[in-house]
Amino acid sequence: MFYSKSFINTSREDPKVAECRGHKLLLKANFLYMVSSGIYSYLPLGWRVLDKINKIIRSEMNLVGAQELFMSAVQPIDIWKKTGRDKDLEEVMFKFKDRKSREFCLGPTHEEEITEIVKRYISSYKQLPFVLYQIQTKFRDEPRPRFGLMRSSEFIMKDAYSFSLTQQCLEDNYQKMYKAYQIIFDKFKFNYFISEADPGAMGGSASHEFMVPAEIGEDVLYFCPKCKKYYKEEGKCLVCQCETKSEKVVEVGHIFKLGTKYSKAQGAFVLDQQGRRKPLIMGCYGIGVSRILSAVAETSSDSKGLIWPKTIAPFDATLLVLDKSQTQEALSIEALLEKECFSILIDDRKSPAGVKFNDAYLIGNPYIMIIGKNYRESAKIEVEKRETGQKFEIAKDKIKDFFRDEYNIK
RNA sequence: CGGGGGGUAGCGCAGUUUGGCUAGCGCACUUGCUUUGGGAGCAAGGGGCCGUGGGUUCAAAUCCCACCCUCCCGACCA
Repeated sequence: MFYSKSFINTSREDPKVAECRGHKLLLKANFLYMVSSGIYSYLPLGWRVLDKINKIIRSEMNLVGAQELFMSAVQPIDIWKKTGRDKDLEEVMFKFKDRKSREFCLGPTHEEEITEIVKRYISSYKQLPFVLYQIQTKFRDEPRPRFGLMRSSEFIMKDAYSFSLTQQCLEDNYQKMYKAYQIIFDKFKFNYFISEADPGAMGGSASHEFMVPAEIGEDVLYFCPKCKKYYKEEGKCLVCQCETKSEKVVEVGHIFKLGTKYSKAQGAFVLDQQGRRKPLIMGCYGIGVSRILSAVAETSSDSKGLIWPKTIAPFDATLLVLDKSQTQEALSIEALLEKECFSILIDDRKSPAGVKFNDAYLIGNPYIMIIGKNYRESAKIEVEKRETGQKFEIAKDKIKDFFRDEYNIK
């Protein structure tokens, strides 16, 4: 991809509308466009990151046997009346009427709708268990949207729902999801931890939150610096009796054992082996997809710009062409690497070198390659690792191996 | 919803206190020449309903009233 032909429009100045670090960088580096407070469009760079996040989530969900579907964003209020959550979520629902005066909302979440779908088709224990999931936009009219994508009125979420006959089967699904979540969050390369949480208005018996420490976190937990354990209440560490320190955290995932709250309220029953009518036992499992984008931006940057982990970077490398006569050479290097599935942003713009370096750092692809004067003399590509600043000189015919090594591809 | 900042060119800002004549600066943009490995130089250009609506005045970006948008703190946060 040529930078000169791309829709990447970085800004030299810090954006005025942003205060926190990650939000500033995402706007400045042109990953996001702010439509309104708490409402954002994803520009090509941001969308590439989101796409990679989604692919990681999809692949792990599919591995544990969850099936993807895609529900409507527009939902009739009637289904919310069945569970009484039309009242619980009244404040945050975007509501409207259609031409026939029927009331609708833009879905703030999808428990009610998935339950409606499932009950229509499921009537026997033989059809259980299963897990359905989607990656979709949710709408919540937040009293105060904040920190860019961190708390926004329109955001992307992966929500999965499990349906089973027995409590034991719910436990099994819950454990599977719990493990899948660990694998997923490991891939995003941030320091997360898992905390037992209050199910709140979601209902159910238990839940776990996946938390990432960050300055702009809206929750506070207490952690022991020695044992690295987190507690909900301020108090001495239960293991070593040290004083705990408060830490702000961001919730990026939350899994719930819902039980039968929705199935009973909405009439989602099946017959068991004995022909008895049983409510479906449900679990739900959420990941804040767009929130992950901002959580990574917030926690992974330096004074020069963003630093994306390899797994979700918009491109694997930015290739700076500092000598115009080498553009063909750049294309040939890109071709070599694309054959190995590495994506390259070739900065072929006529701008001064400084502009290119600064944009490469700002955008934060994991590697910066340079071909210019030195390349003509030595036939070696300079490679800088964004995260560590380490520099390498790699011959063109070795560049493929260099990347395969760096990405641990055998 | 309470408190506090702010809204002037695509972006970032000055000007508002003390009203005044064609509303400025930097970046970006267009054209030409030069430069070419770390946010280039010279020259010539284009781009504004000064957030919106009322009011005061000979005259309003500037004063008064109302509203809207936005950022931060708080309340709220399935």
